[in-house]
Amino acid sequence: MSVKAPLQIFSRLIEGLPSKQRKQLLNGCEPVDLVFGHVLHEANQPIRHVYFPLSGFISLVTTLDGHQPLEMGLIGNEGVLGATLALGVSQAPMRAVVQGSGSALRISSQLFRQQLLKSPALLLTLKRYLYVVMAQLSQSAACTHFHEIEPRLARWLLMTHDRAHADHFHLTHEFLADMLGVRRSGVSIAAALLQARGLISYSRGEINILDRAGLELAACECYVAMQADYRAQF
Amino acid sequence: MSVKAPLQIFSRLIEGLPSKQRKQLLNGCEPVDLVFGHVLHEANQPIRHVYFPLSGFISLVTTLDGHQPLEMGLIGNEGVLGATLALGVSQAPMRAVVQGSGSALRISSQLFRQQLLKSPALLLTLKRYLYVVMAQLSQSAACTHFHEIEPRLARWLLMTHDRAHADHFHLTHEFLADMLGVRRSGVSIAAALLQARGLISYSRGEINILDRAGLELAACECYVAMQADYRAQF
DNA sequence: TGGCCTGAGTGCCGTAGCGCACAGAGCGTT
DNA sequence: AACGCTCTGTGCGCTACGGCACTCAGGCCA
Repeated sequence: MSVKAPLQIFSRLIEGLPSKQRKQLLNGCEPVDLVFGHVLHEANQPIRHVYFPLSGFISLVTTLDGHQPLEMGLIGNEGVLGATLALGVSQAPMRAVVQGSGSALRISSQLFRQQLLKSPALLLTLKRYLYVVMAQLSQSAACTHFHEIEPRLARWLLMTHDRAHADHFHLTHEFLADMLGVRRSGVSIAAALLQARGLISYSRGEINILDRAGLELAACECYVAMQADYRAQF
Repeated sequence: MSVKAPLQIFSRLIEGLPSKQRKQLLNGCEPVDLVFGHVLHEANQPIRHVYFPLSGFISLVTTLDGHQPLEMGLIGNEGVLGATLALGVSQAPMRAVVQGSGSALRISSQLFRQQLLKSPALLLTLKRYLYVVMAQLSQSAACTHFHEIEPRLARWLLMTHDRAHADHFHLTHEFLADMLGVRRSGVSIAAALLQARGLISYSRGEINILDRAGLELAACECYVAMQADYRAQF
């Protein structure tokens, strides 16, 4: 087996900064592992660290009384967890759970606030990202309400695929059901349909993306819309 | 009939500013009528004016392909339309429609941006308000997904009641159905139940709130949660 | 008085998705 | 080899809600 260069992993938001401000920010950061299931922020609780995912991804979920949690957003290396600090609010609006193991850079809220004051480019980036998150929140709310399980599942797999940087990842139906806010068996049925069409394959929680283009056709238009929201800003 | 002092009408966000900054802001503002049905912002289009509702209220809606619009938020004199300018983004994330006639103060985007630079208190207020909007977006997304029509209708009537500053307002079932993202007859049934319980009365689009406390009991907990989100910031 | 429009009540049928429960399959452990 | 756990397939009854269509009532205008 040949020796390969390590996979180029980075945070898109950080890469976009001018080098001086980027270095300053990176000085305050430390690498951490994102471990599946870890809760990084709790809703309405103080934010201790800001996370820039590199290879893992984080899910923003809202919980309502006796219901299962419902996913409102997904953060990978294209985003950042804790952007609300740029609003001067040090509370988290939603629970944040690691949903795909990997790594991230993290920085304490305090240091991050200082960086925001020092780095206008960072502040601008954060503000734009917040706008994207808002747009995505509303899109995903409407999607959750109107669209059916199968296209939503397809969209969700695509979003995960984008952030996992791999064609294969671990996800049980049970877990997917929570993310989509539906019944587990509903996911089983939708997933079976996608598999029958040759778009994905899965077994015991191991999911493979077989036909990405096909998945995009199977997904609702929300996937494209949310991508456009992001691209309009970055 | 005795001569009465005019109803004290104001914008809570503006009132909260230090008097100097408030005056500066008001200098740039002009009073306008909010006319039912007028579209003030179109999704993904440039924001021309920022609106501080005084007596009317504005609805933020998302539209998805062939579906009816779905309401994501409601702005009355406790808020402002166009807060995303504080993020440096001059696009509107959603369509904004006048949903209760009344009046507002409005200011051009350009002047508003200048005020944001000059008035740190204004900027802070806007940022906090943005945080509240984000929190409410996620809450209302989960509510729309999990809760049933009747409690959602009750919540919606309460929110409108708060912003209308009156026990009576004009709203057809058809219109309510759009806001809630459900069928018109679904609203008819839910409304009939609320009326039967003596909480409201309505006839040909004229709705009266009869028992506010009772409505609060009939509403889902999202009403209280969203109020708490606001109060935590203001 | 009659026509007309809008708003609301009602019914019928179709269906997506829920809650639940059970069965089978793959895989690790002892 | 046997057990048990986790993950998935499947079925059943139920309900909320969608789509549709028809009716009726109140108010406006001619």
